[in-house]
Amino acid sequence: MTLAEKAYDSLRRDIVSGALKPGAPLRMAQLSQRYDMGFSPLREALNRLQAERLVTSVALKGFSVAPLSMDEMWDATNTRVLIESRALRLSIDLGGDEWEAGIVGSLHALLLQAARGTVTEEDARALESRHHAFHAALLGACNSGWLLEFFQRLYLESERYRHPMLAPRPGEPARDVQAEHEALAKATLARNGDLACALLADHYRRTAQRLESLMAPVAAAE
Amino acid sequence: MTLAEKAYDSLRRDIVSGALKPGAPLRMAQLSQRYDMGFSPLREALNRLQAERLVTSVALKGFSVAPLSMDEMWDATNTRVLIESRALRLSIDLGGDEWEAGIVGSLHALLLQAARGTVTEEDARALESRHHAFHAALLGACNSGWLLEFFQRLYLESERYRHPMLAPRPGEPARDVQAEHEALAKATLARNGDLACALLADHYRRTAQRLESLMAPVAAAE
DNA sequence: AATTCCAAGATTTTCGAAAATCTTGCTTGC
DNA sequence: GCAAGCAAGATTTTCGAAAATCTTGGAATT
Repeated sequence: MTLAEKAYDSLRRDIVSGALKPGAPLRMAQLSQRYDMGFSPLREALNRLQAERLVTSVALKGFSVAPLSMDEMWDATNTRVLIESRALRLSIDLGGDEWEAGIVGSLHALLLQAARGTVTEEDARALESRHHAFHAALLGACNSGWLLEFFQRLYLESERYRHPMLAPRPGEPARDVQAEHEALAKATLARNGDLACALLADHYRRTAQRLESLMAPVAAAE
Repeated sequence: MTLAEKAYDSLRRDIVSGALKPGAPLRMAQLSQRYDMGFSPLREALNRLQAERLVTSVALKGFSVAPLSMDEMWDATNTRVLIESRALRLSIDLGGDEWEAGIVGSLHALLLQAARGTVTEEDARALESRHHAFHAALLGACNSGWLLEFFQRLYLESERYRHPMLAPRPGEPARDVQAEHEALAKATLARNGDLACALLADHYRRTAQRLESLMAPVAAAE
């Protein structure tokens, strides 16, 4: 693995996780020290991330972490529903045994990790990774590279918003996300496209709504 | 404008226009000579283009122009229809006077250039640029940064396929593309979402079909 | 007092060479 | 004769410094 790839992975993780805050300027000297490498691999990584809209840049003034906003979150959510609904219907039409096995398997892995609870940082990473794997498995048979690419882009983007929500606030009615995942898998495996897409849209819109109610006080406090 | 930006523009143009052939390896020494600059700005541009899927790269083995295929073209076409249909309906719902004016104006500019005919290389560039402006104007009021971003990505991708078709083959029944554009604009301005989307889908699928029949003999000959 | 101009410092961008890795073709051993 | 190993050359990747540009703060002018 080259240094530029390491830089890309590290920067991406730190931006998505919020360790580098939205809007924060990314100075070469600072990054060079933080990740212990020269300017070249960092600039390559930053250019890739810019193309993916995770960082912004102005010529001769450098890079910054791309800002977040509620408008953008709703835009990403709605576009996600459009893209993934299509991909899910295509998968339901085209998917074979292997696809079904992937869904069942990744759902099982996700439920195991969720039941285990999130105690360590490592747990959080595993849960996130299995959550991603499950949603990717649902769409895996759609046979469209472009839909999958856009799914990845939007998944990453929404992860930026989801991250601050990971710690559930006390006193809130706990939402059974895993039950939603199970229902979604069941409808999909039953090849019920309409129901599956409705559940998928609900799943994302509910997350967005909770995010909005969670972020509103934060934004007001700033 | 920095050298890296010049490199990005030049490389992108040369890839989209086919001057750099699909699959061709991109050697640093060769590019450095061709565009008269050092490695740094070239590598930055190549990394951006890689994120946009116009070039591929393998660690320590360098970059290549991303390959083309008929499967991928159909995938891009279908995904385009999905994205742009949604954006068009949103624009029809949300668009105001300024949006309408943009459509009428860009259509007029497109028709002027089309009537002028394509004699010089400059004409071809102008036609392409106005074609893009017209399609962008249609979607301009959708109020979704993500839909517009995906539109741009897919427009660029399809330009790669469209380019070899620009010279119309003699003996083929001439297709009146501009009439399609006019009908599309008319339905859109009449706020008839169903008709506009149907015309849009037809417009793209017809282009794809013509491309397929045009490319099939080329592919067979290789 | 407000504005413009300039210099010093900070920062980004680019280059050219060094380091690391891959490729090719030859040699060696079987 | 053939495969494995190795050396030489080609290529990519990375670094460190130089060049270009921006920012800041103060001095000079109106």
